[in-house]
Order: sequence, then C-alpha cells, then structure tokens
Amino acid sequence: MGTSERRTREKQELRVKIQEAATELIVSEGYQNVSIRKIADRIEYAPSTIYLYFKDKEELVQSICNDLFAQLSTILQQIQDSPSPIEQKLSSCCRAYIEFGLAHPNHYVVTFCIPERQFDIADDKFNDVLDSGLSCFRLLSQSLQVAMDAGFIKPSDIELTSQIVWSQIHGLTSLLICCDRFPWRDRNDLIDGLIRNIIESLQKTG
Amino acid sequence: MGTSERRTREKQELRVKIQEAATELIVSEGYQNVSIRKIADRIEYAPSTIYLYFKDKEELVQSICNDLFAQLSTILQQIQDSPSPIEQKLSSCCRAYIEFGLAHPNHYVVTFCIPERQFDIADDKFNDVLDSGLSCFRLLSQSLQVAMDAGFIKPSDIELTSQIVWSQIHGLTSLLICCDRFPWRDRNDLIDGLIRNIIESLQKTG
DNA sequence: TTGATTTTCTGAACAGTGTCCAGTAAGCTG
DNA sequence: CAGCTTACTGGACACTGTTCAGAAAATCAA
Repeated sequence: MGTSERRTREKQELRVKIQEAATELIVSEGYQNVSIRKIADRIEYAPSTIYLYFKDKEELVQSICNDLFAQLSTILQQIQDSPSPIEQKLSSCCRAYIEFGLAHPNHYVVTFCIPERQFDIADDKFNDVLDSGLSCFRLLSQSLQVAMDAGFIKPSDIELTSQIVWSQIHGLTSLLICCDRFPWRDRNDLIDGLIRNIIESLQKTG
Repeated sequence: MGTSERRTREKQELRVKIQEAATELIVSEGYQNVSIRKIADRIEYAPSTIYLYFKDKEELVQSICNDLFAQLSTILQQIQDSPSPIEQKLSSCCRAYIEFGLAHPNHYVVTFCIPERQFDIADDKFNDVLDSGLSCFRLLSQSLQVAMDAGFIKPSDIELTSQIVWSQIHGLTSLLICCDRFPWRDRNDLIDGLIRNIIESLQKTG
C-alpha cells in the first residue's frame, strides 16, 4: 500500500516548504527579522505547525545553512577536481569562498558570525552545526595540502596554516558584509589583494 | 546657585549607572541576552526611565562600545608613540587589536559582527557608530604608513593595504570569538602565525 | 457506510522582548 | 504654601519563541 509512502512524501514536502519560506525571509530580511509567525503566514499554516517539523527556530535555520554550505563544498570540490594548474586552485578556492559568502550574506552571518548560538547547543548538535562550515574548511585545508605537496607553497604545519588562511578569507568576507557602509575600496581589488597576500606569505621561504 | 549643576551631575551619574549595568550584562550574558528590563532591574528604576537617557537600546549599547573602543585607540596610539623599533610597532598594533577583541568578545561582536544594525541607522548616526571602530582603523592605517615611510614594508596603496590588513586581523579575532568550540590550535600560535604572514606579505617585493 | 484510531494541525496561552505615553511624584522657585 | 518644572513610573501595545490540550482530518477495520 503506497499510502504511507505518499504521506511521508507529503510530510517531506511541507518540511521543504517551511525551509523555502524561511530562506526567502532570511535572504530578504536577515536572520534577526525572521520570525516563526512570518514563516507560518507565508505557508498558510499555524505557527505551531512548524514545531512539528523542526525542534526550534535554531534547528530550522541551521538546516537551511547546512544545505547552502553544502553547495559551497561542492564548488570547492569541483575546483579541486578541475584540470586547472595547481597554482590556480588555491586562489580559486579562496575566491570562491569569499564570493559565496558575499552572495549569501545573511546565511554567512548566521553560520559564522553569531557566537551565542554556539554556547547553548548540546554536543551532539554541534556536529551538525559544523557539518556545513567544517566540511568547507576541510576542503580548504585539502587544497593547501595539495599545493604544499606540489611544492607550490612552502612546507608548514598544515592544520595551523589552514586555520590562519580560513581566518583571513573569513575576515574580508564578514567585514564586507557587516560593515557594508564603510568606505571600502573596490571589492575585486580587496579580494585580489588579500589572496595575493595570502599566497605570497605561503610561498615566501622564511 | 549650584543646584542645577548638581542636578545635571546627578543626571550624568544615572546615565553612567545605566551604562555600567548594561556593560555588566553585555559581558556576562552577551548582547542577545541583554534586555532593557534586566538593566532596569539592576539599577532599580523602571524600564521606561532608560528611554529618558538613551534614544533606544541600540544607542545605549553603541555608546558603551564607543567608550570601549576608545580605549583600544589609546592603546594603539601608545604603541605608535613608544620608543620601540618601527619593525615591532606594526605587529604590536595587530596583536593589540586581536587581543583587545578577544578580551571583550561581546563588545567586539556588537561593534563589528552585526550587519542588521548598520542597515537601519540614519546617516548622522553612522558617524558615531564608526567613531569607535573607525578611529582604530585609522590608527592601524597610520601605523602602516609609518612602516612604509621607514622602508620596513614595500610601497603600496596605503588605503587598500590598510583595509586588507584590518580584514585579516578582524578575521582571526571574530572567528575565534564566534566559533569558539572549533578545535583551534593554540591561540598564540595562530596570532603569531597570522601576524608573521601579514608582515611577510607586506615586505615581499612583488 | 459507519465507527475507531492514528496522524496532523490549530488556538489560546505563557513568558518574554522593545518602546511609548498619560499620569504621578518629587524637587525647586517665588 | 502654591505653582511650575523636571524626573520618573505603570500600564499598555505589538511583537517574539514556544508549549500543549483539543479539534480536525485522514486512514483503517468491520
């Protein structure tokens, strides 16, 4: 009997509808201005219905960001798998990370710029939280390893170096998002300059 | 008659008491968990009284962060005025910035990691908002100029370079604060490594 | 078709938030 | 003491996330 299968599929569909409505609100209004009631209005269900599909607002938003940053992981993986020269891959990864963050500013802030969120969550949830961001970090780290193995950058502690490079590209991404009224220079110049600085320092033989 | 002077002094004192109570809450609970009612409880006044001293919660928190980052400006200025060698001053400034941010994580997040805040504010308020952060940036920029004039780092577009360096030190500061459960390497190693990277890339003759 | 059961959904409530405003209380002046 | 100014408050409004008893709907069995 395909009834139960249809019902679980319908459940899944509503779950996705909730995520889509929430995504639209995150994109258009930012995390702070997204409310359960606004989401409920959009999908024409009662607010309490949302809690049948997500434990709380946190879990809902988290699931959305997870899905999004899985896309970034895919992009980074594609760069790694591409036939382009190794010297380009590292900077391509950095650029892809920054541009992805800038293309999804509200998601980026939710994922990497809200400290309180990570204080309250339980340990088992922490792994999920990091699923998205962490896998991107791992791919960046992998990209560095490849560049190092090929002799494109000087040998060093790969984990330490990865963390530093991540913090550098995160810095520009988050600052451009959060201080968007600051009199910034041209974005491309900033991104180019930053990536050049990063790679030069990785190449320089101390 | 000193009466009115006493009264304005008393007004000022209550204003400071509000700021102090709010500061305690920001430090202990983070911006998200600070409420007007909690502040009012602490100083034993009605919540609405606070609105006689500050336009809204935003202005109150902003005034507090302004005061704090004025301290960082002082520190950066002292480094610049110190008799230590020029080669050290730049890295000292970077280190001071990062460590100051880490010492005041909740203030730092409020000042540099909340995008929505800067969307809503009026233009005249924007200047105040940047008073704190901007003056720190200017001092960093000045530090770079001095190092460049002395030939310690290679010549380049000083504004562009300043913005990039700021984004780099902001990156580590904010990421350590916001992803504090990430398996970071030793903080000092990260800070040392980052600063070394920054300065090396500034020195490298392209 | 009917009745029982399970699944899905909702309305109202709770405790909290920032903010505003009419009205009260306190202090100073003449 | 009366009049006036300044300081303060209580209660309200419109929101927020979240819970839960009960209603509605869909399914299954007879």
